Amino acid sequence: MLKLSKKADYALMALQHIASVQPGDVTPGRVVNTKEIAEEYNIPLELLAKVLQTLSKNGMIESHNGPKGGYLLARSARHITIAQILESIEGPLGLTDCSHERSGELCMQREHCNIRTPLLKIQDSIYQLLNNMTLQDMLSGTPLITIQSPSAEGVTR
Amino acid sequence: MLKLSKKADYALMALQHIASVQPGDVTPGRVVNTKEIAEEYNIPLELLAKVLQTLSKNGMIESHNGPKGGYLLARSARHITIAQILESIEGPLGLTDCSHERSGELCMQREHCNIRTPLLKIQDSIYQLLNNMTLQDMLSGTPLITIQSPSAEGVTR
DNA sequence: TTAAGTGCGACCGATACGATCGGAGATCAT
DNA sequence: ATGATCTCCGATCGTATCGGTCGCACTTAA
Repeated sequence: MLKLSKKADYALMALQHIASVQPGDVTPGRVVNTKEIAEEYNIPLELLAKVLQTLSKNGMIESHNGPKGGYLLARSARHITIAQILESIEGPLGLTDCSHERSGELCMQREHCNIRTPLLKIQDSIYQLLNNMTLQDMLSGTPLITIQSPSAEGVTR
Repeated sequence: MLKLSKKADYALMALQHIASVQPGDVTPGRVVNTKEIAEEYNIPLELLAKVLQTLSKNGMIESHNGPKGGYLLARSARHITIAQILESIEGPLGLTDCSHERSGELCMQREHCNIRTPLLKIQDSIYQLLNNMTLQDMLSGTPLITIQSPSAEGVTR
């Protein structure tokens, strides 16, 4: 439950690896190719290639063709959030279908839906969580994210 | 992405509905049967039945057989957390496979895995979020959950 | 020109989800 | 007490999404 897909896993691993060889924020660093990452982390080569392609298409990384080609971060690691990465691979993230329903399609339960509002709040909280954490935070290993729930105070659980 | 299953949706709706007809914490209230919930929220009857069965098996609700039978909350709404509900329907919740890996099965990437630690921290945060919110909070409509990320301070995003 | 590398599309197989059907047990009315 | 009705309960089936694979075209440095 709430498990993120293998492709998302691979995307995070790959980006973390690419970021780790980018010394500074501005320094171009060396490019890293698909094969290198696949062998390092035991990821199926072809699948990882697909993942990197979509990441490139969504502006997370830049691709360089030909020999000595490969990928490098499109922008600084501290400006790439976990939420952006996940949304690049899979669609927009949301607990419910109705969170991003376009006009015309509305769920059968919409009329008397009693969980829409609370779920949207939870969803926002999770999104904030993922959008406040960057690739840089994953590198430095000090995410240090805390959650405070006022409704928890004074209640015995 | 991160979307919870239809069964989980139905479980939340049903529990919210059952809780809404339980006046007090101790008052038994009236029992509510599957058909009533299914018609109210346009949920396929048979599928909802399955959901309620598993909820009953996991101690979330109590079942009463026969005519005038139905379901009622097994314990007070303020002692049923969203996390408990979701875990009853789908397995234990976790972003990664490795978060609850039993001995013997370990992922190929475990050796050089670079995202395990940060992901586990995110996972814990989400779990706290879901485990601090109760059915009662969904009823009263005042979840009021806030998230504070220290790493966000002083960084321009 | 050639080899190494990315980019891109179509294609399978498996897992799990949504949905359905028939049966067992309990309770109320007669 | 007995039947009929209403409810819960377990097993089963189709399908869609995801993980994974294959092949070829395009680009670029040597």
